[in-house]
Amino acid sequence: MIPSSSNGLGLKKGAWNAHEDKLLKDYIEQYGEGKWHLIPRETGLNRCRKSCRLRWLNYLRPNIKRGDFAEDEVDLMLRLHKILGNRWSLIAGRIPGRTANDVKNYWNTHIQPRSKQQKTEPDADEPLQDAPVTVINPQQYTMSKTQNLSTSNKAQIVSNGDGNLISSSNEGGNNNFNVSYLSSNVLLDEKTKKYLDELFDDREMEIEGDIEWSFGESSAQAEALDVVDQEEDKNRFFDFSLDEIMWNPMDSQQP
DNA sequence: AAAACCTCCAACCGCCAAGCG
DNA sequence: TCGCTTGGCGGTTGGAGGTTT
Repeated sequence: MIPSSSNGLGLKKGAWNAHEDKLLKDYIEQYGEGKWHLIPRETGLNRCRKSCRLRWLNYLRPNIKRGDFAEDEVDLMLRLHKILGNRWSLIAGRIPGRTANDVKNYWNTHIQPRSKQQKTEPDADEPLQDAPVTVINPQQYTMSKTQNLSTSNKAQIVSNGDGNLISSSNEGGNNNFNVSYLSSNVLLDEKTKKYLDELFDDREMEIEGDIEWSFGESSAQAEALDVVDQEEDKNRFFDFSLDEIMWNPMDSQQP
C-alpha cells in the first residue's frame, strides 16, 4: 500500500477513504463511466484521472466478486492465459466479476510461483507441459485490436460451420475482447472449431480427444501458443502472440 | 511478547494507441 | 503529418496483516 501523500501537483495519492469513494461512485452512477478527466474537476476529488478510473474499475464497480477464486475460475484463467498470455484485461473479461487486477494479482501470487517451482523441480512422472513445438513457415492471419467483442454478447469468435472463422462486434460494453481482422477463409478442423466455440462463446461443448498446448522456450516462442493436432498427425496450429493474435493454420490452403 | 519474515493486493508508474485539432 | 490529450494496459511497488521463530 502506498502511503497517503500528495504529488508535486498537489494530487492525493495512496489509499482511498470512504468519502472519496462516495464522491466517485455518485458521479459515475449519475454521469456514467468514461469521462475520467472530468471527475477530479466535477467532484472536487483531489485525485488524478487514472487513480479515479482504477478505483472504479477495481473496487467500486458493481458486481465485482471478492474472495478466493473458484476452481472453475482458476481453470478458465489457466486456459485463457495459455492463449492470451499476460493480457489480464482480456482474461478478466471472460471471468465474470473479476477485474484485470484481481486476475493479475492471483496469477502472480498463486500460479506463477507454482509454475516456477515446477520448472526448477520437474516431476519425473509428469510429462513436460512446455515442450517446444517447431513452427514451420507459418501463414499468418492477424487479429488486431480495433473490433470489440464483449462478454455480454453471444457471438464472439466462432467458426461458422463451414470451417471458416468468423467474428462479430459487440454493441458496447466493458471488458472487451478486441479483434479486428479475421480471415474469412481459414479452414479449421472440427475439434479446434469446437474448442474455440467453447472458449469464446458462452455455450458449453464437449471436445473429444486432446488439444495439446505448449510453449516454446525462447522469449519469442514463449509469447506464443501453439495448438498441434498430434492425434491425427496434422501440423495444424495456432499462434497467438502478445502484440497481435496470430492465426497460423499449417495446412489451411484450400485445394 | 516481540522481532523477523512472508503473503497478499491496492495503488502507482510508465508506456502505448486512438482521437482530435 | 505532427503534437497534445486521454483512456487503457501490464509491470511493479510497498504497506497491512498474518505467520513463524
